[in-house]
Amino acid sequence: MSATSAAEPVEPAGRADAVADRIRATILAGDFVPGQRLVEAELSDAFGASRGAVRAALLQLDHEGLVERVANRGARVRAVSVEEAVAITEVRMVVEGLCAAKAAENVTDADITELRDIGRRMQEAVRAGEIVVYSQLNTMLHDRVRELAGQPVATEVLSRLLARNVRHQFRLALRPGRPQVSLPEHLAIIDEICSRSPEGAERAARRHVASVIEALRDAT
Amino acid sequence: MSATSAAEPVEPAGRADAVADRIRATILAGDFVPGQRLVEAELSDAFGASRGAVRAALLQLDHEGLVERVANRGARVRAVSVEEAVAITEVRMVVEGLCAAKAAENVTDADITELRDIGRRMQEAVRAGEIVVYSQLNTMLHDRVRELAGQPVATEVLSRLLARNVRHQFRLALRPGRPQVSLPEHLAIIDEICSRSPEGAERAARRHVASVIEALRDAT
DNA sequence: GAGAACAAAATGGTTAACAATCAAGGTGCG
DNA sequence: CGCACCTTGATTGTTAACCATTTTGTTCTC
Repeated sequence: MSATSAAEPVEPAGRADAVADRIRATILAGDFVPGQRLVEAELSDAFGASRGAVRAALLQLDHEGLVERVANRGARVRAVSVEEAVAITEVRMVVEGLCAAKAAENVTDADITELRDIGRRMQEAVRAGEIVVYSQLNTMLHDRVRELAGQPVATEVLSRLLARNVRHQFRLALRPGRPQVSLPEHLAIIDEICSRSPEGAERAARRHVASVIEALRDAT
Repeated sequence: MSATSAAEPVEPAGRADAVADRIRATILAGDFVPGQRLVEAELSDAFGASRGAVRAALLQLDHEGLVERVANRGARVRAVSVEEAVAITEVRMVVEGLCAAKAAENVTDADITELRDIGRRMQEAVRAGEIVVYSQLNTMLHDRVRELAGQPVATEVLSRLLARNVRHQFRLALRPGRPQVSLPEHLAIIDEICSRSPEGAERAARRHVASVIEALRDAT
């Protein structure tokens, strides 16, 4: 039935983490659709793990925001409405702004050349129409900024927010014309960080994520 | 040995939630000190619950940020360093800023009279030196702002950040002279929200939390 | 004294059962 | 005919006993 390709004979997957990984992958692959019920017994059967492990996995995924658990009524794949995606991204906006500001404070000369290099490659990717490469550079840039910020709490919050939003984020990246909008915004963030201007970097980061919000709203 | 007062004969506490509540209370009461190991078997014994329940409770508390779980090494009460408290509060700063801004957008006339009333009572409390009352009004104000923001995601993030920081927050509130510093900041937030100025409200909220950060740093 | 083998403790995971809860569907009564 | 009530089935929540794995501390040897 479900997502398990017939060939692979249910690899070890002994641990709850592994089960969580597989459920997560199945959700992200779209094989579990939003709203779908996730019955412990079925998952336990499908993934060859005990109910306890499945339960732990569901707790973890609930904590990550990918599934929703109601008392005594089980877990279902969380359906993130556009409205909620906007709310998530609003929070993301201010936290990424913080990270950008702190990155501008901490950035070293070596980091600057690296960031500029990422920017150059982004330009090339957009010019060449290579969306996938651009998307990879995108996440690379955001990751690097977070790293430079040296703000573990912000990083943790962001990772959770992103996990909850992957689907919307994904659809957005594929929108035609989207790279042309976001590229200059990314370059602006890089510029401000490299000029070591915390305020400017925060503004640029917020402007960027604000444009993401707008695009989300238009998406419907 | 540990913190369990000898008298109480281990009341039911059947559910995992109940166990989590009791562990949380024990931590917040200071009877489990930061860094202390939380051994499943001991807790299970002390609270009269099964190991499974204790496990679930520890997972939940880990998710709340009160305990820290390392793979195969168990759970310990999370020790929040001043440095980490600062990081937490930095994130709090920008998210509370967002909430204040959105609150300024959504505020109704009725809300305005309510906010101003809270402000008036805060002034009275400070003048009368009633720290506890002021502290209650403080959380009431913050809660109300979050409510007005209509931003469930921000609320969720904030509640988790606060839970992780209770101890520092608590010590801070008792610092002599602290209310005199924070009162005008709170009043400024109220003013800006009531004038329906999102930018002003965000600035005021950030200024306030920034001053909390400074106080945290001084605390040592 | 340093390092390796070993033993104890604790977590992670499994199974099988049972209790509690919710959603439905059927029954009986007005 | 409609509505309240009860029964039933499915699923979650919890427990207990048990084993595997990992970590840690100790002891033994060189």
